[in-house]
Amino acid sequence: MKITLKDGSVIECAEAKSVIEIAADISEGLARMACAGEINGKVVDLRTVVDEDCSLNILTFNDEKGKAAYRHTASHVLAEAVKNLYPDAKLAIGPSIDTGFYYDFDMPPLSREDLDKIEAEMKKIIKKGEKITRYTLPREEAIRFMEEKGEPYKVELIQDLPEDAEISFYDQGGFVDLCAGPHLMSTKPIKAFKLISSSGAYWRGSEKNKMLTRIYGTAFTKKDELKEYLTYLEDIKKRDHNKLGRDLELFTTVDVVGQGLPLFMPKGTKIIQTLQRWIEDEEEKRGYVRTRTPLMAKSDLYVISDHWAHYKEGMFVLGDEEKDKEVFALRPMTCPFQYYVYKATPKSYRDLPYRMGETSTLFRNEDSGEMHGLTRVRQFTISEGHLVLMPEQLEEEFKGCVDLAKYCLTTLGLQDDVTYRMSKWDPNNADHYLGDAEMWDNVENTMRTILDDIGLEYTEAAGEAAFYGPKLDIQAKNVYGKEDTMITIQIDMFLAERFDMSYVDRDGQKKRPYIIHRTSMGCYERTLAWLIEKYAGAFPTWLCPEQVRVLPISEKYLDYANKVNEQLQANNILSTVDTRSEKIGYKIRDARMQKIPYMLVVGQKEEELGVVAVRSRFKGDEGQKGLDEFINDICKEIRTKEIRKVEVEE
RNA sequence: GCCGAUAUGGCUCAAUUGGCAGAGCAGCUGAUUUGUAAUCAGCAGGUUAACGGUUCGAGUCCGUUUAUCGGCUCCA
Repeated sequence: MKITLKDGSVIECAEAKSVIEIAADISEGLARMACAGEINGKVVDLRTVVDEDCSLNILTFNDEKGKAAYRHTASHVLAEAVKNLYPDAKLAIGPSIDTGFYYDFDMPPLSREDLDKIEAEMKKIIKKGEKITRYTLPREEAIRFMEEKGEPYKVELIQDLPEDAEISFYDQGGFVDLCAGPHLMSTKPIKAFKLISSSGAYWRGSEKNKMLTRIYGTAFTKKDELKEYLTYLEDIKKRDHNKLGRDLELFTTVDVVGQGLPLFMPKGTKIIQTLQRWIEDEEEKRGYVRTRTPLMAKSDLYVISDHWAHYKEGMFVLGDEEKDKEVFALRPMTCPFQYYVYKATPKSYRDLPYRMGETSTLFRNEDSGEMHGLTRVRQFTISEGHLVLMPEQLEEEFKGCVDLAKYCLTTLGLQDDVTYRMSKWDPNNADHYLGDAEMWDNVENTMRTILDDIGLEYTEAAGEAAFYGPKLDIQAKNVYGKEDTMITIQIDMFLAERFDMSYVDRDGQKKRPYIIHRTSMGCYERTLAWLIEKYAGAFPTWLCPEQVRVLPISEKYLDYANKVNEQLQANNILSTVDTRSEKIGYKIRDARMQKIPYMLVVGQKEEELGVVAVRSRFKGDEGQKGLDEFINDICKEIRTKEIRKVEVEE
């Protein structure tokens, strides 16, 4: 048989051989590094026997899938160590993840000291370097085997496997675990690992199930790589918006105010104001009208919109339904309010598309454990909008929304940090959605056509749609790799009917419009968090709450410094003077730590010449400059919302 | 909501078995008048997250509450 390798070379084999044997034929080194195989694009175990022509790729730790196998084996070592130290612990699941691996156990919670002990036990196991073997069992036998071992979770897993599934086990020197694999040939290659943390996790992710104890760890082939990763974990903490945003005095929280309710301080507020003015103006340029609608409404409104039936748990309800005649609730979304703005006057086809924008504050009663910094809060403000349109305008208007979203991302310098996701309905769960399969297929196809037409790269995700239509979600990851939706554009085929919205068409007939729900820049809180982490607090100049600080060498030059400052402010530049009687080095240090982009040092020389000595985070800007010239440059930078590369280490 | 950790001036952290709450930075005042990342001195700042309990005595021990952080999606 012929085996084609990744580099195109072909190996001739007379007899069937396992992947690891083939790797050994190629080179001993490769066999040592092999973590898994890939046959015709499918990941397989190293023990898989190749008996026909195929393309074969030997995966090592440098391949994502190989890395996963390596870390999966590490998770089995963890499981063995836990069973050695805590024989009563029950095994649940233990996969590899992006950053390492975890294993869930039914056992009491663990402390850091416990994790250290488990780590030591893992080292012992690895030192023994037991060979790992794989075998399969018929279903009934597999269940009996796990019952005998006293592993109820494994039994449940086997029972849930499809009838025809192959049920495999891996044995490492007597410790046996149910596992699909693939795995390394022995525990020996696990060179550098660390148990990161432990926490609670529900069995199968459902809060209705028992809370298990999860241990997170990571593993690398080299000690240096592990060390580098652990240092990286420390470093990203410095970019964490939740820490940096507080340090830079952008926001704070107060326990008596409550969870998920951040207070924006003057600097954070300034940034949000800058964003808001920018985006509101931009929307108006693109034909939006603005609305300003109530933050609360009677329950009657939410009954019509169906939120009362489906989303009451997520709302802040004011009053007691039993006692009070009228019950109010803070709004969790803007849709119905803007619909009534649309309905307030009769609309003709000439009025469409009718694009409404609102800087809209919303309230959602998130579970207490879900709150996080600025990314998951109970009150937030979004660049909300609804477009009411004729069906034939859908394509163009949808494209316009994508264009606006992209413009926002690009202006903020975030365009390369996002992924696009088409969120579809789930046909197997049709009860959750309005309409039928034909309507959904129809509108999803329309969206797909539009996205392909724009040339957008996107993934498709079933079951992520809104109940009224599919969405284009623009996703971003935070410094810890956790993903959130930043911007969303949704097609709604149903709510116009629900709210009896209409327009009079050319033929004089009343017709149902389509609606697009969308955000342009998304949620201000979340976007600010994202910007803090992206720029590590050193924002583009146009977004900085303090753009220039004038630093007089001594009090003698205070008058000149004030004059400079006044001129800057007269040009709408956010500028201050450091009037303290400190040495210049001290003032520079302070301004640098506050991430102020430009420092203007003024002393005798500058006053005499009527210039300023510029110091900035951008190279090439240093040195003396005429004040007019500086003002000219920075005004241009602000006006064009330039994102300059920071060259001087902050 | 659930599991775990944490909570001492604005920030970073001390405080021995339960025995007088302390330091550095930031702030304020004064001196200094400074040329590109920290001048010197002094002052002020705390009901130790809140409430309750044990005790002669609680930052420390116990209980309740609140807040902050990590996790509860990535299916043997």
